[in-house]
Amino acid sequence: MEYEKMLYMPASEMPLSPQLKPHQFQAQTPPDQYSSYADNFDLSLLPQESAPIPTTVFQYNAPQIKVECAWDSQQQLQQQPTAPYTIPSSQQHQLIPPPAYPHSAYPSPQSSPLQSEFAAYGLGRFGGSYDSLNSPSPSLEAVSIKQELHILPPSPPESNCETPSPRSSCGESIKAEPLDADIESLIDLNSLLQQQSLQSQQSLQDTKPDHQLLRECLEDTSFQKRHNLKPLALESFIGGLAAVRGDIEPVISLALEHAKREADAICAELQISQDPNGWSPAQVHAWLRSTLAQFRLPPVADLELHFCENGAALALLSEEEFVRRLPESGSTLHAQLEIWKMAYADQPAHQQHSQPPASTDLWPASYAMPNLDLDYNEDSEDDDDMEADAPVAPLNGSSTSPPATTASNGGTATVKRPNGGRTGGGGSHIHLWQFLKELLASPQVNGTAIRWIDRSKGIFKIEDSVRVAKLWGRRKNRPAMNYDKLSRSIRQYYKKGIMKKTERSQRLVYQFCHPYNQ
DNA sequence: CATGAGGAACTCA
DNA sequence: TGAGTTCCTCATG
Repeated sequence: MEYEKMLYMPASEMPLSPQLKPHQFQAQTPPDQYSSYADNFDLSLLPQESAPIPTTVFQYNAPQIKVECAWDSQQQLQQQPTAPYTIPSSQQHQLIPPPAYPHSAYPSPQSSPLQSEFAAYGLGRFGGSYDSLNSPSPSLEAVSIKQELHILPPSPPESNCETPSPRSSCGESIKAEPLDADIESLIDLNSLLQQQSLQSQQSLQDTKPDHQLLRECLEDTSFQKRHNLKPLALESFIGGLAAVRGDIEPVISLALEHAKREADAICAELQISQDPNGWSPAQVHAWLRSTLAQFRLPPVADLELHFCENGAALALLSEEEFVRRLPESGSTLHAQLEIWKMAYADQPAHQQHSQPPASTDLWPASYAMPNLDLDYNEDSEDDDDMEADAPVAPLNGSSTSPPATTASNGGTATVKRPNGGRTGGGGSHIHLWQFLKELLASPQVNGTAIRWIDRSKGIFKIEDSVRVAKLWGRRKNRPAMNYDKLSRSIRQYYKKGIMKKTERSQRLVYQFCHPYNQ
């Protein structure tokens, strides 16, 4: 994994702590590049000094404990009698490589100049949220977080894609995260963190703090190896101990809040909707130019020739298509568009606007503190949770162009939009085939759940039927959705000529019919 | 037995 | 009314 962890950085090198005062912040960042962004840092968002986040604990030399202790306590806490993941005794005191994680391959925008510089500071992926707070290109890392928060973790092994069991409650029994097995020798910070958490816990106890992406980042030990730094008992302050799980929230909140404000500003400046689906071609061009400038990418003179789509059609384009058109900046633009799509989709319907924002506060609280539906590991309560706190933004399909599309211009969808506004009208009306394409369009996020087999032929495979079904159910606010029902809907598409089984019928493999395969 | 296919009734916007 | 959703039976490997 390419991401390095600020967790292992000496406190003196920690680039950001919510405890930092503005002058501290500036003093610890390259002044010429980042100090100018400090003005954009909303200090009101910072946690109070009495409730610091875990990043500050590096200053303490807490006694080390053996990994078995934390692991045991973790197991107890998780109360997973069937948890299959154990640390071989031979590895318990060794540096264990971080687990392979399907989301490790993130789009290239992370290599934008500023972010690369941050990487040099040892921030890496986690630092992205920091980056997002302080650079003019704020959101790329935020979207990594955002996307991670937005999706469900992979189904447990039992939901094996090869053996989906639509009618069973497959995937609803065993929940254990292999990530947890990779924690090495630890520093017991529990007593310290318990103090901290007493306050933050109060305000964050209603959130769902699973943040698997951040957990993964924080648990990566490669950085420690390289710099011979003391590791931390990550599990002691993220994820594992319920008492302190909320401590990471302020970091995410900061990152997302900043991204929100950035997007607000852009919407206001460009007079465009927060919903990319509502953009006219001219607005698309304005947004593209703005984003290119934002990321200090080379301007594209004939942008109109490269992108003649409106926002809805733009949202349907794959990253590959972006890169094909703009090799240098396509990936960044696509990733940034994903941010906008997800951010807008995450808004409650009543807060979604097709028109340019009238104020700078149109982004909902759910964006700053997303409605984390990361309780996949607690499936016994999953449905309840979904009903309780995921009534979620009936998500407006971000690429929910109606089927009235034609692919007459070399694969570029021209979308018939009677009102020129958002598709779906109601904000939650997304077709299943659109949703599937949406998942397929983000392989770095959903690649473990669904992937293209043959993109040109529109053949794809549902790798994790349980997960896809859950995602679909969440999108449609149908907690009882399962693959049996989802596949029934897919089969309805056979008659409609939207999808078909492949010539050589394979399980969980479907094919989009033309022109739905774009 | 798991999965796919499809009929039929139903909900919902 | 269209697009699923839910429940069901039956076929297949």
